[in-house]
Amino acid sequence: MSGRGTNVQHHRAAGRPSVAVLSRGLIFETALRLLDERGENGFGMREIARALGVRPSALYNHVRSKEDVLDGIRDLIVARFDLSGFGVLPWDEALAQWARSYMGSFAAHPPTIAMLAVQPVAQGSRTSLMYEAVTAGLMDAGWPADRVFEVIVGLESFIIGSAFDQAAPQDMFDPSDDAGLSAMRRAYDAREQSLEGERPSSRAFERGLRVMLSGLRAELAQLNRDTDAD
Amino acid sequence: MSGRGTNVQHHRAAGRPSVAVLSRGLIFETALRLLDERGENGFGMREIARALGVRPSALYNHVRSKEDVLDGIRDLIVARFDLSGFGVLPWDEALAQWARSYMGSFAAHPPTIAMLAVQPVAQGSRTSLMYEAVTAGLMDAGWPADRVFEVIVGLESFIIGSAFDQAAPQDMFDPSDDAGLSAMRRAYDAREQSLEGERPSSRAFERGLRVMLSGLRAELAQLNRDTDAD
DNA sequence: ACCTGAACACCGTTCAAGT
DNA sequence: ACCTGAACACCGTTCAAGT
Repeated sequence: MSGRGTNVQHHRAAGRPSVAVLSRGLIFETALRLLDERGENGFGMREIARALGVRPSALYNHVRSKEDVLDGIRDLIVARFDLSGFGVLPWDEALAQWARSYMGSFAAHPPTIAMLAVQPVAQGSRTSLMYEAVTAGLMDAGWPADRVFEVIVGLESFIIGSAFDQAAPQDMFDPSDDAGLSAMRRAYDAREQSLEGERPSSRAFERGLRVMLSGLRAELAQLNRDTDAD
Repeated sequence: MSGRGTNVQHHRAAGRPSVAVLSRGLIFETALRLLDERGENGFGMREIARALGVRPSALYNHVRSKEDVLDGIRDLIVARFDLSGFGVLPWDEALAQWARSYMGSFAAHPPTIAMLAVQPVAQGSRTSLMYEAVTAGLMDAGWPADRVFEVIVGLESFIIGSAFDQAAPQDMFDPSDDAGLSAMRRAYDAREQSLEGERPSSRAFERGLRVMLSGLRAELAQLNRDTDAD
């Protein structure tokens, strides 16, 4: 009961411990785990500290603020994005891989989406390196420099919105017993029958992704024709 | 200084006032205004109360919680969505009108997007009536009942993601002085030149919308061909 | 340098007391 | 029914004191 397990704390005396108990990495990983387990509420500096067997104020020796912690969490998630296709596969396949891993990584941590989608990208973060890789990949594939961000932003909007949708309550469209919602009732029942256990939101994502990529292919081809004509 | 203006409070005596000072509508409108003016922080029950010349606890005679206030705010925003095209214009034009007004209404109140995108739709809200109108419009136009939600969800994902993007800091992609981000530097400068004052995010939205709608038109045409063939 | 302990300035919400 | 006033149970963050 009073062993030396990593998570056993009891009363540690005040004053600097012989070996540091905390680190930025440890704080970020603990914070992400708590966010997943307990959701956006029940996640806070005090909870992180408790999970680490430490007083809240100890965290501030390693992080500047709660926002700093959120930046760290985002980098943990962004680290899982699949950038391996750029420069290897055709640009549209590389983009599709990136999009799927992007959406999936956020959807795997539902409470993070809303918190991180609004947060500006921190200087020198892994997130900025991710954008650099995607930008370079598209430009190498022939996308004009003044259009790349437009392409990324458009696709990213869809990705983030889709991650939201994945995180939303599954019965978002359930008209339940509201008699005024007859069209929704019909659509809800029809979808129920045709789904056969498939997740409706992943269907919508794959279809939207297909549509956007084919639109982008057509646009790039058009841009190349215009350039050749000059 | 101590006149009878609507916002002058001084010390109102405790006890029920002769005419009610508050109402749900008044609370929602004040809350939305504060959210716009001061952002997500600096928005709270205490601030709403102060703006209304009332003590925080007085609000709880009209609303159940802060979440209840957020539901009310969402309905104020959803009320501005343009549903007028459904049943009048061709379905794709009606959908485009809806999409633009949806995106614009949220983008006009940046701090609300993250807060409202994750919140489940309250029963009997204006929001559920909005979905009913869109669902009915698409089914009347020939979309099969088991596909309508898919179409709505896909487009809505893009809309919400775009609203986020509009709300994001304008220089999201600014590589500033990071020497490692050379591709972003090139893309950033090139875009700067070609923009001529236009907002980059609205460009990306219009292009994405065009792409998604043309994809949907193609799909509906295909569905109709399949049906005819049977 | 890195922890504890106490404090500060906040929150949302409840509830008795007043009219 | 609908307000005030006081209180409760929380937050994130700061900072002196300790090793």
